[in-house]
Amino acid sequence: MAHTSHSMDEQAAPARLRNLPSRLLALTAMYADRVVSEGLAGADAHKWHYAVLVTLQESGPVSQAELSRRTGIYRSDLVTVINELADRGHVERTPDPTDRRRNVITLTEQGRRHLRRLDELIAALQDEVLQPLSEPEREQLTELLARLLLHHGRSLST
Amino acid sequence: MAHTSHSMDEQAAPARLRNLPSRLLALTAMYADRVVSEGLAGADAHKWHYAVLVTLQESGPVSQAELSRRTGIYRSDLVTVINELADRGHVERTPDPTDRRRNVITLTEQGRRHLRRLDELIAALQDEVLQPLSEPEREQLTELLARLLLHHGRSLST
DNA sequence: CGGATGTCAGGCTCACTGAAATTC
DNA sequence: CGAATTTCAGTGAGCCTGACATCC
Repeated sequence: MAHTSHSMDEQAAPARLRNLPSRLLALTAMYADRVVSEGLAGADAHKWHYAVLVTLQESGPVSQAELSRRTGIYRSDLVTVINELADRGHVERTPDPTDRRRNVITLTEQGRRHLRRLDELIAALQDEVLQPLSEPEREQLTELLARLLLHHGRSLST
Repeated sequence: MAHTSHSMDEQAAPARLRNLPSRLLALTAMYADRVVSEGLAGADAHKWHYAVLVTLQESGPVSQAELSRRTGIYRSDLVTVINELADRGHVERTPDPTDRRRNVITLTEQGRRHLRRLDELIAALQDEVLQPLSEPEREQLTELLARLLLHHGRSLST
């Protein structure tokens, strides 16, 4: 609650601003993030929690560094995230016997259950965000965004 | 420079994350914002500067509160933005004789010239961000984003 | 040795809040 | 009086850097 105060009337902005792609991206991303974050907060969860749990489910037990690479969460910030997930019993942090620098992060049974709930929640929240778009339009949007992101990656590594 | 360090390989993220609309929005918005912010920094400018200058050009002289409503910049933050623009001689802040609570913000001739440069710069930066997309795809994207934003506004006010 | 890993301690930007002073 | 305007002070989250100890 409480942040319904400002939230400018987009109609009031000049057309040159209203149609600026970078601005549209920033505003919609902020909006979507708010919907998702508030939704997840209701389940005592965070975006990062979801990202980590999903990655663990698909990759199996991995080190924190590996988790950082796959989720995009900085390895310094990951420490806190893993702490929170471990506190809630969704994840276990154990030293790696084969490489004593690493911790192996493992998804617990409880974590798996929690992830199942989050999957449904996330789907509902995405649906809320994309509500005004038809199914093909939603696919169009995600495809276009994915292309932009891919180009971003390429332009970095070359 | 310098932030080419982390920037996760998007290919490494699990598909369930890679295709999450809210996540795609967040990442592309971050990317676009970076391109735009760095580009504008080269011209001693900021996103907010551009938003204010454009709005002034289209609305004529207005109060800060009005500028805040039209640009979406918080009234508290606008103070700093106007200070910076005034320091550079792009804008003038004068008390409103008809309502002594207000300041009237006016675009100077120099501000108009600066805005012309920024318009070209911004166009080039948008082009850089949208590079992988064809012209109709770009219009599709902005239209879809605008629809999402419009829905956001509606769901707030009702 | 160079390089990777986990951790901590911070920096900086930005959306946002609260409150005070003034004027309507 | 209540409401609006400008301003300042500050919070909290997020992205990101740097450094350290440990281990490969």
